[in-house]
Amino acid sequence: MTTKAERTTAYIIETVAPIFNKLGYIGTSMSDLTEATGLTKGALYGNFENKEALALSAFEYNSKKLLAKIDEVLTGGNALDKIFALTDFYRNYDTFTLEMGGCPILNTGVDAQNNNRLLAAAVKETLREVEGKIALVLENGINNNELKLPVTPLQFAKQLFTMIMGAVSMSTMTRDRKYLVNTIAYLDLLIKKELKK
Amino acid sequence: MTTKAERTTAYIIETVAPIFNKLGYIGTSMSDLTEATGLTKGALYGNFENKEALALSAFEYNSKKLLAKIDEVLTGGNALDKIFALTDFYRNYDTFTLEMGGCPILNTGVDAQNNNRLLAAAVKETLREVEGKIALVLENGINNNELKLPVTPLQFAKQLFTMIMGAVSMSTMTRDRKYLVNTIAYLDLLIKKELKK
DNA sequence: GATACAATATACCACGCAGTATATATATTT
DNA sequence: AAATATATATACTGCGTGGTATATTGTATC
Repeated sequence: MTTKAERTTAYIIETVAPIFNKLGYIGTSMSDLTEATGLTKGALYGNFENKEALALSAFEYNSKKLLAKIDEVLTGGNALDKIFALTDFYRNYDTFTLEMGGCPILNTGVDAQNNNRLLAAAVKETLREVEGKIALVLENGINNNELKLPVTPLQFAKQLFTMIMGAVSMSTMTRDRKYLVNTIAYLDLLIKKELKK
Repeated sequence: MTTKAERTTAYIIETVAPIFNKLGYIGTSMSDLTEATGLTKGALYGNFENKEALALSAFEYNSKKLLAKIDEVLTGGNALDKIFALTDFYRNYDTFTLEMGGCPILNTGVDAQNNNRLLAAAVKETLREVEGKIALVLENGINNNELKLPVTPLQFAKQLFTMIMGAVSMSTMTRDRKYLVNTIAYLDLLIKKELKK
């Protein structure tokens, strides 16, 4: 069974995560967080050492949620099915990230770049993991003779994810989801042409 | 001849622009700016109404610099030459944006998204202009029978720029310029295949 | 070179910030 | 249920924030 403190800590994290994601590390004040949680500073500082630790936990929470979803999406079917499931997921990425206040990778990655080293490093690590997951699917697809590849699995994974992130950033900045839809449509064609045996 | 105040205003903007770009709107404090400029608050508030006006001028300064460079790059040669000149420019975009403290579109676009409406709107407008410039080149290329297009000029421009911004955001977040190099290499191939008659 | 005006510096304001020490309330254990 | 340990609330600190009123300096014009 979970102790009271553990539940409070979890509650704080999930309440605070979208706020940090939206407002950024410096843009988020402790009073934003007490207001949102309905708790006092005493409670927050009782469960987290300081603002930075809170922000880091918040990012890790969103990051894990995203990585778990990607794992889920990349399950079932052959390698090509998985890749198409991934593009399908990103076609509606805006609705998926709505409750977390936007794409945590992009938001935190850009925000923390010049403001917080720990957060910036955490984002880098998350990016590495995402690329790794995609590359693994491709590598297995090669080994099982399910697809062909013009470059190494990791290289293709990086290239694919870069284009996806382009769509994410453009749709974020313009608040226009067409960038997601159109880019994914293009990527689906690309995948069919380049990977399908 | 320029008045003293005009020169001071210009000096403030160009000094302050990279700071806002790096640290973001909220992340930048007025004392950051007095320190960097060597001027006092009196001077800053004598030349700008408030922090927001300063930040807006700073973004416009970077934005205009970028747009002017894009105009320059898109000059000379036929339509295809121009497009290749553009990709060539973005291959070294990291060094171009170094002195302004990173990509102003991405940094300000993400930072201002949930923190400052004016800045967010200014970024949107800049994006529209960039896309327009690229689309115009393509349209002229079509009219002069210099290239073919699988979709409308604006649509291709948007698609192209989305992928470029993917490379920009990935190289920004990871501090790895390979994302720029590799994405541009891919785009050059794509352009050859899709646009060359 | 004195006068008038514009531009910058100084000193200050109220407020919000992250963080803390301590008191109070709530769980957990006995 | 009592005693103990844990978790949260309260009240506060020092400091940095954006912004301003006023004094001072610099710059032209006569």
